Amino acid sequence: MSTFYVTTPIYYVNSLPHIGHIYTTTVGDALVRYRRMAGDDVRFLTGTDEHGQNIERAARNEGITPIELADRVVAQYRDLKDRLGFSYDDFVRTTEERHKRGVEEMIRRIEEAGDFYSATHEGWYCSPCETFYTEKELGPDKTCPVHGTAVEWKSEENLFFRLSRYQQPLLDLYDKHPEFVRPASRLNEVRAFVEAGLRDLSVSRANLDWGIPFPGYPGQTVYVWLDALTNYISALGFGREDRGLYEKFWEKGDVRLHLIGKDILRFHTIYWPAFLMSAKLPLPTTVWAHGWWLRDGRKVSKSAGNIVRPDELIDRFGADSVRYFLFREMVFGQDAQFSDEAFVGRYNSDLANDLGNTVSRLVTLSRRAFDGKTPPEPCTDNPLIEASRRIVPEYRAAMEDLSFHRALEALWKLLAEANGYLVTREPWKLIKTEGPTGKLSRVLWNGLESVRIVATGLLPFMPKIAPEVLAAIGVTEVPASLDALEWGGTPNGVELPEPKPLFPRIDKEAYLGDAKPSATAPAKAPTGQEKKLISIDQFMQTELKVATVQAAERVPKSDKLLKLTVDAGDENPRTVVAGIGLAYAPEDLVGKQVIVVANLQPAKLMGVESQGMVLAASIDGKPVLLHPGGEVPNGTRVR
RNA sequence: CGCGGGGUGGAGCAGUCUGGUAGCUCGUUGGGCUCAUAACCCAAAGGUCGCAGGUUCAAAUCCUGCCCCCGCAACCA
Repeated sequence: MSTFYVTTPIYYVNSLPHIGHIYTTTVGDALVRYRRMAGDDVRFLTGTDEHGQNIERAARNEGITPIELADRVVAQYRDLKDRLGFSYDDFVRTTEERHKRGVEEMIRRIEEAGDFYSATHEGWYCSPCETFYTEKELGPDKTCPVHGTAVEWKSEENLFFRLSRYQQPLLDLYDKHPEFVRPASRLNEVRAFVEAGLRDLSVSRANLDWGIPFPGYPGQTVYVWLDALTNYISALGFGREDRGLYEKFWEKGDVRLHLIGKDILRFHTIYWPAFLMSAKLPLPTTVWAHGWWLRDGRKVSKSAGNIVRPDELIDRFGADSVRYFLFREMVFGQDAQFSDEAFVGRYNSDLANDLGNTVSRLVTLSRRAFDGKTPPEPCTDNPLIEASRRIVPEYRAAMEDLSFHRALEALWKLLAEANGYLVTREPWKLIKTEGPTGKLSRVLWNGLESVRIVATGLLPFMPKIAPEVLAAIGVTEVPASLDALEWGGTPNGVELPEPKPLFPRIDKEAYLGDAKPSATAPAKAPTGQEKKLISIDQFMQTELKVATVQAAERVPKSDKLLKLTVDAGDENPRTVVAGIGLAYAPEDLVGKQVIVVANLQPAKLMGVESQGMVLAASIDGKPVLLHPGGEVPNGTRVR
């Protein structure tokens, strides 16, 4: 028996779960369910990343402590376990004592290897950002590009990790173990990055309270990646006396697999193995990066406002339908599109028509012919046996290779075979012409048996519905082993429950026409708090004025920036840069009146100073300019 | 030369690593069936596999150059 250790990334508690998080965990879940059925000794870990400046600040804004904020988001992640049927064995939080112990041990070992050194980091520093900026990045008059406030020249003592030492060992690793990074295309990407040269990595922060204190360096806090990545072993007991799981699944483990999204590829395939090499610990066997879910061809992200939270889909159509869609629609490793149309299409044609309807017709026929029971006689020689013996190995090979869409395709091939078989044997005619004979029994049993094999193969993907499918055809015990994929498991002459639609068809027009699920709804406030109200005084601090566009031109080499010269009733016209170049042509704007923010901190964009901001409504990032309802003198206050 | 992904029948995508008859789902058209969730089955139409070269007996697949689309970043003030 092999051990099989799978992890998801730990999710940052700065935002609520969305489809990206759900996807990775769902993949891990199906994988471990399959491995358990294959007889492996499996452990599946997920968790949350809770430290850092962002959390500290978000909590402060709400007037709560960081841990209170983290607790609240963690509760949301834990809810997903039941909601989506996740079967992870452990949920690690970076704020837990056990994790801290692991990080401390990790640091002790890296220190022992002599791979830390402290150095002074000098530069322009913005304290709200906790970030150093280069001269080039700064706004006009040495201001922070994010906050627009003044930055200060600051030097900070930080600890650095000698990542540069591991350039060659990493390249050797990629050569010797090409399976370390999958899919293979990602390996090339990583190798190219490492070959370009690795710089030492800053692994501590001096002014960060919300984090793990760096052992031996008072005032220093462990920086995010060294902290977060260590979760994969701290959760197993690394750094503690109770390290049985660590020894079993990491030190001596057969498979140590990290599932990640492609956005965190470098951290997992460069930093993490380098840390482990330095600490003289075993490396993961594989880091497997999947693609992104896109919506309308764009990355799903908070700033784009197109976050997909499949809550309504889950409520309406069941978690397993959503799980099915995620696996069937995405070629594992690549990007895929998420759309309501695609979901409804998959649901209706695959789940309702192919799977649900096939169950329905077989159960109805069997009940009718055999007095409410499954057929009395099995069959050991028929085209469906041949089909299943061809298809099951296909399914298994695809599962071994994490080609989930192919595994599902294979199962659906068997469903198609079964449907075709029924049409050639015409059992509905046999009922009338011959009655409940052995021939009829064998035909229907073959159909049911094919469904049973499909449902068994679906167990990893659809842990709630697949057992219901089995129950619908008289199999009450949920198989725990892949042996159940062998032909011949459908019981004879057992009671069949009255069929009810497992996947009621969705009325596509009605559904897509009226209430689309909230997939397109704007994201709620990231941490779910009540909207903060501002006073009228605060609003009045914003000086909005009517202005007329006198001239407009494109900013050279820029796609979306327009340089506008506007008369806002001041002595001199002012220059305002607006990111509306994709939606508006410069010549159409001249002479138009717009609303500008007149007392905005100036900022430099593509080398052009902007002395204000033009107001526009934004639909999915596409701006629509605001104009006064009638002719108004320039400089008129808007409020 | 910023980084990366992609261009395959109407739509969405496999296949490209390991050259050898271009495949799947949906849609369309015609037929069949009537057990079943207006479901199921059969058949047909529909593709210069972005373009141009090259290697090869043979290229969607390997090599070179180019074009186009998308994401990230630079540019959302």
